[in-house]
Amino acid sequence: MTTMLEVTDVTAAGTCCTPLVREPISADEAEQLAQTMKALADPARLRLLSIVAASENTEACVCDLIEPVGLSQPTVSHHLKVLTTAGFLTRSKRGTWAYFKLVPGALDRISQLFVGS
Amino acid sequence: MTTMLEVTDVTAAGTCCTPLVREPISADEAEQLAQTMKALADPARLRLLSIVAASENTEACVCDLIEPVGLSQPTVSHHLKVLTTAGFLTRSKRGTWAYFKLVPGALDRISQLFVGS
DNA sequence: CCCATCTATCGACATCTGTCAATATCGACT
DNA sequence: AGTCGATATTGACAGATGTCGATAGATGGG
Repeated sequence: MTTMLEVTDVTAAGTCCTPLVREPISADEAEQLAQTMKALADPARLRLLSIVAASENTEACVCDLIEPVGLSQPTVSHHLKVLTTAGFLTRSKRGTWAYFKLVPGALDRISQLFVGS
Repeated sequence: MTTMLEVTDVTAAGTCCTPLVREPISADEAEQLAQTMKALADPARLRLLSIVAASENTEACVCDLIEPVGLSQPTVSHHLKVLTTAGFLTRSKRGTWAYFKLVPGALDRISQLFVGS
């Protein structure tokens, strides 16, 4: 069985360079941006993102993320997937370990959206 | 009957001046920030915020917000309350009309949190 | 004083979401 | 091949969330 992978990447059209304080955003833009913001609207994901961002080379192994956030391994895996799908992290496997790395500029793009108020 | 009003204002401690890319944020900080982000993680609320921000004096009447977002009046009222509780809007009543105004700097504070990546 | 209008609250409902236990998958090493 | 360790997927479940209709509260006008 195949399922559609909902791609709501932070780099998608509409989520960049359209400060929402200038003019009303469209329904589609709002839908896309909301999807991106949902990825950031969870305490576990914010902590994971923060830990990865503060790590060496802004990269961390899953094995190093489970204990700090105090959640089960499947749950951490789930959150990392959400952050990756949203375009904030990339995944690379080295050996049996999976490393998640911050996507350069991804958070900066979010930052740009809210400037000017 | 009285109910506790959950105050998760954007100006609360921890949500300001603590870039989450520098060092891992605490569980409490993550919880507070997530609560704030949840307010922005909805297409209807993003549109409402956008419309208000783009209006004269960054202020708009509820009656002018219902039609653009295409939702029922109670739903719009609900979303405006969420945005107000989160510290993004303020409410002032003039006559029978309720005006919601953008809180200066509220979105900028969010913007600051994600700079540096 | 009654009515019309604008807004907020309540109650109900379907859907989404975060979480975990169990299990599957994948890779490395004997 | 077999085993072990790391990670992903599945299934299930409780709780949160978005939505609306009905209703209540407030405000101004006849």
